[in-house]
Amino acid sequence: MSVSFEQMRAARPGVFSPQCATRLVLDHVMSRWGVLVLWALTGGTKRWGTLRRDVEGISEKMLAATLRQLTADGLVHRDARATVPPHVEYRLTERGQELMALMLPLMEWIANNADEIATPQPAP
Amino acid sequence: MSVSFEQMRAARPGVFSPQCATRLVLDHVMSRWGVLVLWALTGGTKRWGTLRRDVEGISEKMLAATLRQLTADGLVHRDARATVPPHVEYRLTERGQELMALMLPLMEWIANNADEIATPQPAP
DNA sequence: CGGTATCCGCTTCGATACTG
DNA sequence: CAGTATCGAAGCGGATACCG
Repeated sequence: MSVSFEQMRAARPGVFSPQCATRLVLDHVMSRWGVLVLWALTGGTKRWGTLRRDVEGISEKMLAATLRQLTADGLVHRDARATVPPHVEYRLTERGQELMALMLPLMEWIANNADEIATPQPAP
Repeated sequence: MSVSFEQMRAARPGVFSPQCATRLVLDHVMSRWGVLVLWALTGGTKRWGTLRRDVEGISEKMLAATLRQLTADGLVHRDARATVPPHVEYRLTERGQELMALMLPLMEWIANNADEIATPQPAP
């Protein structure tokens, strides 16, 4: 099963410690909206408005925060042209594409298995 | 790059809609603690106490909640023996192993690239 | 040992309104 | 068009105490 938890921990003690960078990146990349924004960008370069529509349910605030975070992480590139009206494009960096190449099969599996997993909401 | 966002959306309209099961599963599997617990279980069958130690920083409440969720999702199997003191084991189900087989390469990439990504905390 | 129950702060988030 | 500002509401998550 590739490199398991124990093997990873043996090779790199502390990868799991709460202060480790791995945790930070996990929180950004695997966050509620992070995945969805990254996923949307696998469709190629997109503008703010398109992302807002593609990532259904995201608020402007969260889209802004997520994009800022992912841009700071070097996973997304922001291209702003000083025109009126403004024209801003977002796309995956090379690093972002590396990441998504690994993430996409996972998303595909989830999309295919979601219905069988789908925990019915416990009645309140 | 495998199946992109647009291709997926074309093939299955609504996979992204907020009510879709895909979203639910994403929230469980890609949650802060979900990933880490699943990751820890790639090391094989483990007991509560071991998980508590392996997933550094998790509280008892969140470990319980996460395990209950993942068990309900059919990704983790709970094996309780009615002995004194109690002996409870957790392990990945077959479905869970399928998932983690796809997730591990991703985790490995993140662990390897975390330091370069690692956004320095913005000064307050 | 392996949990559940309760309380509660503190972040997160969404809605709305506003700006360059 | 592409955001920022502000403000409540919700819920995430930790600490503590207790149970089988």
